[in-house]
Amino acid sequence: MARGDQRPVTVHTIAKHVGVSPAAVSTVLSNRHEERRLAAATVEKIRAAVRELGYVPNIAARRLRTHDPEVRHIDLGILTTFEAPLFLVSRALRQVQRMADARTDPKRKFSVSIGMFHAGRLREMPGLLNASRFNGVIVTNTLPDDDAFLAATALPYAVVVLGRRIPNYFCVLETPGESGRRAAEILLASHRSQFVVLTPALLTQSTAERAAAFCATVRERTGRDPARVIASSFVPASGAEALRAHLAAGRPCDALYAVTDSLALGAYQAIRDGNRRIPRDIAVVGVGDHEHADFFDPPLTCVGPANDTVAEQVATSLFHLLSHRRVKPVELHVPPSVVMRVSA
Amino acid sequence: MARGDQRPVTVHTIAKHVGVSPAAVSTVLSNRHEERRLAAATVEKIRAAVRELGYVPNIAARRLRTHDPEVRHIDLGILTTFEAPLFLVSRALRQVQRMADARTDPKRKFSVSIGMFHAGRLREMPGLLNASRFNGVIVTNTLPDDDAFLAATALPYAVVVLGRRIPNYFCVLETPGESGRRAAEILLASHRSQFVVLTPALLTQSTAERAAAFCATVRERTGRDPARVIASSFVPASGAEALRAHLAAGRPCDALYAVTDSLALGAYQAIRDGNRRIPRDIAVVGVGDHEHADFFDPPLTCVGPANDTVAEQVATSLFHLLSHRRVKPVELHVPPSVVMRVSA
DNA sequence: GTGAAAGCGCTAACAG
DNA sequence: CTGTTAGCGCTTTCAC
Repeated sequence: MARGDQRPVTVHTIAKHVGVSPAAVSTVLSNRHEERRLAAATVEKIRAAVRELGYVPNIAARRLRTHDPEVRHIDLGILTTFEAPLFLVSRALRQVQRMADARTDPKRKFSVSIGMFHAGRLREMPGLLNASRFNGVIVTNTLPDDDAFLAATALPYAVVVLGRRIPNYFCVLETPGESGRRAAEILLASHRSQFVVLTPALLTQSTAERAAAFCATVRERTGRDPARVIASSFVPASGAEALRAHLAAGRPCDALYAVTDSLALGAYQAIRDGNRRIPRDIAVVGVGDHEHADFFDPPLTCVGPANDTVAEQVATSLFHLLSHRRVKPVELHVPPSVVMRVSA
Repeated sequence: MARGDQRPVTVHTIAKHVGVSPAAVSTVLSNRHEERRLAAATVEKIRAAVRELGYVPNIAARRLRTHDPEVRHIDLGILTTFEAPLFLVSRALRQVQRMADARTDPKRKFSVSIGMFHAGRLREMPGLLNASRFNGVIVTNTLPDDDAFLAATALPYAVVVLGRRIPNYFCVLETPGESGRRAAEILLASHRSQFVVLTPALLTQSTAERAAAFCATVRERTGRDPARVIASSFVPASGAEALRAHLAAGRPCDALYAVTDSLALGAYQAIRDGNRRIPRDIAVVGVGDHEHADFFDPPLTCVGPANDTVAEQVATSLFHLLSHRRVKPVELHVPPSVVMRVSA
């Protein structure tokens, strides 16, 4: 089916190949040959050619051609990495959808979708640079490389960055460091002394700042830096593995700050496996980015961005940019919310 | 900014309004007026008009115009509902992406995205019917209305249905009923007698069949139907609430089958709150659709579609349809995998 | 039964 | 500094 090195096949290619008109090909492709009463033989020949030449329709052309000129179609995207857990974007997604629904009418339709890119390779995402994919996007879960790319580029459309600080962009983020500091305070308040931060090896802006602020606060109050336990990735299993190793080595820990809830979930397992109890032996604080933190056993005490507020801010900003283009970029800081549950 | 009832504004509208050419407008829109050395005044006038008239670019037109005719762009979508938890699609998504990456070359690029629709309103999704949005899609988490819509429509492109049986479609699904039966067997084997099924109020094909097969098996072996506990939705909180009510009413339960892991997660909480232990007092079986079932406390015993196998099948089927169009629709049944962990 | 022609909205190339 | 022209790939109307 691949044709190697020539240009992609179009309806024209097929038409020429079969000896019919592009119109006939189009008719067959959309299964409308019955009403057009094409000869069965023609239909078959066209189908064969389509298969043989490996035809792939050009979606943009179809869309342009078929769209009703009376209605405006607005494409909104939430751009995240394949590597990040999907639930991280679900609140923002739902909020954007809610606002889109409220603005939908017969002449104005929205599509909200999640676009995925490989961490660190945002620049490779087709259509980002020339604005040929989305009318507006929310970008999140970027890695430093992606941030650098954004910083170096002026994207000519509505872009809201979630959870990162990037010059000249409209950014919504948790208060820098504030989360880590509050987390430290909670643990300090329960008179712990052996502090541990659990982080993934690859830090994002937010996770790096949470960890840094946590360490700074602990150091300030106790004179010592917390131990740093590094998980190879951000999935629970790697968090479990890292903490298990730490505990098994007999290294002390009675207060744990996980910069991500998934990591906290893994930590729970390691702690159970080490026959310690939460919070009796080890108090745990997470950040509240997991939708089910309340259902952890015991429920996870969290200090982190107030997710609903963040989602609302980010969606509002997006629609704002959409209607008043060229607004002055701002950073919106959402103060962390503290949810005291059982784990600390 | 809304202009009420006329046709959407295009670059032409703006050009006419300002008294310049469409090209000038386009240049300003893509921030290239510097290199074109447009007069600052002109730029400002255009910007003002753009804002005033509420211009929204037509993405399809842009894409068509700007795309490099040497490269084929293939749009793949995973279509799911806003209402379903996003992690349900993550395995399929990653698998599709993996296969897309393997097929990517300089003249062939893929975009994989998640498209969202409101449960029961798949038919309203723009571009679905006329194939003007995706070259191929995986549809999942549909409600009966959506299934009916699909059944009544012949979509002229690659469609793989995940987890539903729909005539004339390429469907990948867990073995009907098999999961429910195996779940019952596991619980029966541990000599339980007070069976309960926990389901959401709104059943999908899969959840309905799991529950039905479970009940049938239990009835067959014990002569009695399991009690049915109905959660108002599928989030953990509603599962917890429903089971809590059941237990609080003093109704018996020593074996629980949750047709969804989220519900099982809620059940865990209700069971803890009722001071029962898992599995000592109540054995629990889930389906393994939650990515973190292994990190539940205790880890959840699951009988359900082997998710990786399903993801692989579904992605393979999609690419298969993409390259050999008009393949005979088939149903692919993936036998359930049983993961015995601690909860039963 | 089938082909020709027009044009969706946009931007790039070229001409002034 | 700006306008005109052409055409991306497709489908739909109309004419034969």
